[in-house]
Amino acid sequence: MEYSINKLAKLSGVSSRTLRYYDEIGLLKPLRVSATKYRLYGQKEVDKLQQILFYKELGVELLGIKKLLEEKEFNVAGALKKHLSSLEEKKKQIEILIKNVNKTILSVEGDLEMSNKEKFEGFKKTMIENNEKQYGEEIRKKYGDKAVNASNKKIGDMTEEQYSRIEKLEIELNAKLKEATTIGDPGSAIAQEVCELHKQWLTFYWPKGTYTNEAHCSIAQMYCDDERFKAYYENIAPNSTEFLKNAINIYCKK
Amino acid sequence: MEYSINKLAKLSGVSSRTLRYYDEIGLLKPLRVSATKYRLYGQKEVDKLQQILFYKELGVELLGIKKLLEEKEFNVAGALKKHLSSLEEKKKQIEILIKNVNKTILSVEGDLEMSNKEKFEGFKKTMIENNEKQYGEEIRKKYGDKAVNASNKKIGDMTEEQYSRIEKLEIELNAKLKEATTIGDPGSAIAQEVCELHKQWLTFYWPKGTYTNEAHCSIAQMYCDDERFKAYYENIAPNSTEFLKNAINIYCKK
DNA sequence: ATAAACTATAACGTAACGTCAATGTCAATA
DNA sequence: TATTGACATTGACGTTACGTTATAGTTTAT
Repeated sequence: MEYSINKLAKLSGVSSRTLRYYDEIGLLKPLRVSATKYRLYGQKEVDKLQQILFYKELGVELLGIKKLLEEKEFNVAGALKKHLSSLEEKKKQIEILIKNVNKTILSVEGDLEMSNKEKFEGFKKTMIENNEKQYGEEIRKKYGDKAVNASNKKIGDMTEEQYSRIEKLEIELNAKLKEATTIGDPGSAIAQEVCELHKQWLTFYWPKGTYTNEAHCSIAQMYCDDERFKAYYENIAPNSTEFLKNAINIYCKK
Repeated sequence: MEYSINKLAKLSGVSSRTLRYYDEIGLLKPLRVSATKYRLYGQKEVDKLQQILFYKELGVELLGIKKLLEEKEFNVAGALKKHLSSLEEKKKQIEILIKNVNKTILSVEGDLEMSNKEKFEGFKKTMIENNEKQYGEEIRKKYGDKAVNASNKKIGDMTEEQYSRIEKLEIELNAKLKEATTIGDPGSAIAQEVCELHKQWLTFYWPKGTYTNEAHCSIAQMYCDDERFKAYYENIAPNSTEFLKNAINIYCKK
């Protein structure tokens, strides 16, 4: 029995376009083509299509399916296991998204100055990335992987309450930084108060026991070097990045 | 402060291509463009980009983000909830995939005539779909949603052991159907035995108490009418679809 | 003035088809 | 037999969110 393209399509539940595409990419060639270029499929092709659809249902990509079917003994189980772990990865990702969307819904419904919160979220992300990128290696060496992961987790898992506490801290910090910057003396009482607040803010994010004067100074330097942080602080007051660095240098040497 | 495209890109961590694309689709337009066509972004744009990236992290599509930001009050929470349920749908899908891939790995490692099993899997799917499409409405009316869902669930949740039992049943059924078809008398003892096996096979898939002689007859008719089923039976023996229908008609009227 | 660095538009590529459009073929009917 | 309707073909664009060249104009630094 030979099947025309539409017969096979109906039989298998896919479209004829799909069959043409599978032909095109060499995944499923017809048994033969007529003199008038019509595709004709046989029983073997029907069976192969079944296999293809089976793997497709498992979420394997067409290229992967092709390999699975071509290389008869090329470790099907191994390939499926790799596929499995990529599925599990995706699942984790989605779970994280679900968690975050849920949080966001809560905060939207609470309607609490969403946009401020969002900015903070964005900045928080920058923090995590930066914390990791700039200090990750260093800290990992000193304190091991656990500390770094704990820190990142800590940031990611912050509760709403903690958000608002740190948000308040940040608002105060920013307001005073602005004031201190306009006054202009990095050694002034208010500038040093800013440094104290900044220390609190930092220690909130960092793993226990990792705060040192040197780390504080180098963070301040980093603020000046990294455009993302700079953009954040320049937004508070012009030149406040530089000013903060100077103040912190004084603060840490006292 | 105005930002060039690359400044903004570095500041926000996306590529300049991305910013051009966002401009193109109207998601984020620059504050102004210079006489020489250079894009220039202001603080407002920086903030908006933050928002965009925030939603993007939540897995919202760009078009969705656009709507969220454009329609200031167009029910952000509602949109996010819709997004949430689509995420949860995806998660369920992936969980199903994971389950099936796991099963498949088991059976591949057990190396038990995989291809037969696969064919069955494919056919099983056809069963579910068809059961639903052809009889779903009817059965739902008679027995309510619960029965249908229970039936589908039953099929989806079959254990390995159950698979092998039904596989054996099916092999016997097919072998006898082939024999009976070549003999040719739908009233013969072997043909009627085939009907009995077929009934067992059917009742395995159908919800308790739904089997009737009429349903059995109409299933047989459906086999003749539906190309997918026909292809399956014709593969066993030519004309066996028709033969089976005739035999079942006799069987049910005895 | 010239090179280096930056910016612009345009166009193709990605995965797996859906959806036309223009054209050719087959079986059955008037 | 000519026509009609169903079915087939290739070709090409659209989908998502950009990455990646390629080519050409602009700004900045030396």
